[in-house]
Amino acid sequence: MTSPNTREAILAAASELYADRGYDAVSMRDVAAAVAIQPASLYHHFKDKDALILAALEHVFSARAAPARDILLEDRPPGKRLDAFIDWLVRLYFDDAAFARLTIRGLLDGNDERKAYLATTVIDSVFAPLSQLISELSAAVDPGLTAASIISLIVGHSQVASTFVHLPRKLRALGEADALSAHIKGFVRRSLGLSNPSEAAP
Amino acid sequence: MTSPNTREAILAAASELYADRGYDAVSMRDVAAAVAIQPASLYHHFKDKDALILAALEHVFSARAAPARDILLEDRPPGKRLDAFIDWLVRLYFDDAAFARLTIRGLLDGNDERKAYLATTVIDSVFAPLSQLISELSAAVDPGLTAASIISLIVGHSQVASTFVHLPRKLRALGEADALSAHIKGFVRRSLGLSNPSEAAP
DNA sequence: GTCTATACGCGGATAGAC
DNA sequence: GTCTATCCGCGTATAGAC
Repeated sequence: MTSPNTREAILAAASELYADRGYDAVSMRDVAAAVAIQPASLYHHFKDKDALILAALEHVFSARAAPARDILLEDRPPGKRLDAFIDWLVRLYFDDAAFARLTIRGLLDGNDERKAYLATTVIDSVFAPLSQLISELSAAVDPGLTAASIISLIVGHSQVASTFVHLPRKLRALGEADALSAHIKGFVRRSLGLSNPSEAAP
Repeated sequence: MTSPNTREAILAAASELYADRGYDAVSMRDVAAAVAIQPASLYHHFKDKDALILAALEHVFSARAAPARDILLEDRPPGKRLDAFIDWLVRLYFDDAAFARLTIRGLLDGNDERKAYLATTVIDSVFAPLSQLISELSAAVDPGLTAASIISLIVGHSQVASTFVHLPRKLRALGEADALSAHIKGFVRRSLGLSNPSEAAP
């Protein structure tokens, strides 16, 4: 029962729609239309709208953690790995607007159970190696809090950017992943006491 | 026309409801019920739902901008002002969960027109003095980008906190405004090249 | 597994009396 | 300015044929 192909297609379409417009604003009719099936058919694959939302969330998040982990654990100097991680995360939030929005919706709309599940499975698999990396780079800072700050900084930037670009100032870097990434790397490095990109790697 | 009291009551009730449940999930009937008037009466005060949302957003945001501005422009050394601003903003996002959610919803659900309006009116009134302050503190960084980073950092923290507290680590500071504030002040100060809180003020 | 048809309530919005 | 009454479309969900 439940053809895998249709199910996958539904999840792909639903993720994108939800990310774009939010859970409430996307009707089952919308999802069905995007997959070119009848609304009633959705209910063959998912019990109700809530089940579809949860499945869509899981579908998206599980794909992202592995690459991040790889970067953090690579066989390179810690300074390089930190840079690479920041580059990767900025790019992810920059290029994949759907993912960025889903992240926030998860933080905003997710109930505690959902958050706890995400934290212990997906997030910690990135958070733990990042904390470890920071402790290798500086003994003067709290690795956990600093890891949280780095992620917060990037996630925060990805959100405020859409509003800040309207400010009556030229903050062009906010609209270019590479420029923003360079700025954030500098910001974080200085905070860790690593003055410039090339000298930092022991 | 339009009794100011009723209008205010509507805005107060609507802000809270929107923050809690999102724009889509809150019906005009819900708002009306919260104010104990009939749904139709809302349309005497606001043209349609969209106008109500915008007015509610403005209502909340403009009330917060003035104190922030005051802190940034006080007659104190720049280092002290920066610390005070961070303290204040962390507290705001920490204590006022409704405001925190409304911020995110504004970033997430707001259409471009809404964002541009908020950016040029409310946000810039805080952003401009903050940039100015940073340029006084350090000639080595881009004031605009750094201002954006400081705000992003705090906004980001306020959001991820609800998920990060579920991590299998002791990040107690994420749950205490003062501790988080201290960490962020240190993070930012180091990034600006101001080593410790007391020496920084010229 | 996907379709057609349909029940049924909710939500935005307006008309017009008071 | 607030009310009652009402229009009408949209959204979730189910029944049952193919």
